Amino acid sequence: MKIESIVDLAGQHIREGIVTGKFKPGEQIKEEDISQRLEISRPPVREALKMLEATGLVLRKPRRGVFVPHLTKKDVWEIYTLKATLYELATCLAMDAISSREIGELETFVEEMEECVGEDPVDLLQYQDLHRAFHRRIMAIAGNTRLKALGSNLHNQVTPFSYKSLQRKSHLLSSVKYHRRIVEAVKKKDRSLACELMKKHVLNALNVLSEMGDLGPEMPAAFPSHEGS
Amino acid sequence: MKIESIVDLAGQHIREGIVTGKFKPGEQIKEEDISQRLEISRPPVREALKMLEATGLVLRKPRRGVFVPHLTKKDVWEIYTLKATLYELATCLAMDAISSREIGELETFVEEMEECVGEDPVDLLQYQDLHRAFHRRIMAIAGNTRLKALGSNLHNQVTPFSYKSLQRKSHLLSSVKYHRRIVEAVKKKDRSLACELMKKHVLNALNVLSEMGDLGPEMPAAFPSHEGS
DNA sequence: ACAGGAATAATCGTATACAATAGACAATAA
DNA sequence: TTATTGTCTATTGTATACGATTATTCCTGT
Repeated sequence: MKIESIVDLAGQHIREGIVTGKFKPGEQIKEEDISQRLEISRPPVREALKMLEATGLVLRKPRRGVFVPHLTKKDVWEIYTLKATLYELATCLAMDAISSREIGELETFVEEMEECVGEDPVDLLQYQDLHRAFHRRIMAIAGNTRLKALGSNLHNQVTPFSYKSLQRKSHLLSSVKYHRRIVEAVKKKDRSLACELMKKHVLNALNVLSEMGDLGPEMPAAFPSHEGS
Repeated sequence: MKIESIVDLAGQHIREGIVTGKFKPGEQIKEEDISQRLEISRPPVREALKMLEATGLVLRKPRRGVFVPHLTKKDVWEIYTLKATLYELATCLAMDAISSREIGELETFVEEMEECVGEDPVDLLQYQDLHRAFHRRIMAIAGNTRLKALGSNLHNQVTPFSYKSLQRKSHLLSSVKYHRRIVEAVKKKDRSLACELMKKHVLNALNVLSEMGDLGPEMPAAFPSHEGS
């Protein structure tokens, strides 16, 4: 991603901090800390935070500051539900436009994923990259820029959860299999199957997280979810 | 909507200006104009614009200013495609949670819509309000706050188009019928039918617009769509 | 008369400065 | 010892000011 203004720079910095887990849930993001670290002034930082707030990546408490949201079980459910539907839509749209060359690219991704999982120990960071690249490719083929942006946003919000779910070996293997089956369905031009598999793939991750019990509490006292827009 | 900070005030002001059509597509929104009109300073206006930019309601050209997007045919297609899918999802979710009392409320909305369309001349503004209330109600019942916010955003972006399509009498009547059929499906607990009808309802509006030829040009020279995120 | 360039005006981008609010801690009184 | 109140500090919210860039207009030269 290209950085034009220093607002984008600040936005990118904060976004990465949250997605990579350097900023932990519940943690306050102080404007002056960011501005000092990046050697810029506060206004650009404020604008970047306003942008991230609009996309749901940070939560603002009036006159208190902005915080990394402490996602409740319901928050995670909301995000994964949306993600499943939008990824399914992307698959449907992509099926109408995909070329044989692009199908080959997707299959290459899956092969790399299979290879990555075959290693011991498995490089989860590398797998995550491949996984993300696979879905980004489908989003690009779908040809709906807004859908792509929304999907990316949603994924950013649950990246730490996604990472956690992949730590369970059974789900990691299941994940690879899903992608293999999706590619096979795409190759066979079986549109409804591909869409269905994509949706199930996402919802499956949610189920795994639910079983692991690593979703936040039902309703944390310190950081209430969102009370309206 | 409750206004807490003056940033929200500015945001609400600009949003309404765009949705109601006071700010026309292609028009520049100058920071100083807004700040003078609202008797506030520029920074809060800038933050509000940054928020609206993140939600896609305004378009920023670096070092030029922010503009009301001049939606191309593809833009409208992207938004309606997303809207159809998200409204369909909302219907699915609502079917799992809806009470008989809420079904009654939805039916009341439809009756008011039917009554409104029966008048001569038809009060389109009133119909628009009823229409919006109907869908907001379903979104609320669905119980996914992020879905509701996204649906609201998308609708805001195409409100002028939606209004234009309703000016065609045949589509106005078709719109009412769709809502009646949706409510009937909900009453019968026919989930897949209700979802299918909702999706078709939205996509139907897109088709009507396409037939009317009132979608912007294919690719305007002055205001290119969006070139990346 | 037309085209190209320079200067000017207007608007965005960024920085600095000040005001207001909320939370924390301490002190005092019950 | 505990609860309540007042003060203090840290951080956000808002305003003013300056710099940079772009578009427009006017002037000059061909």
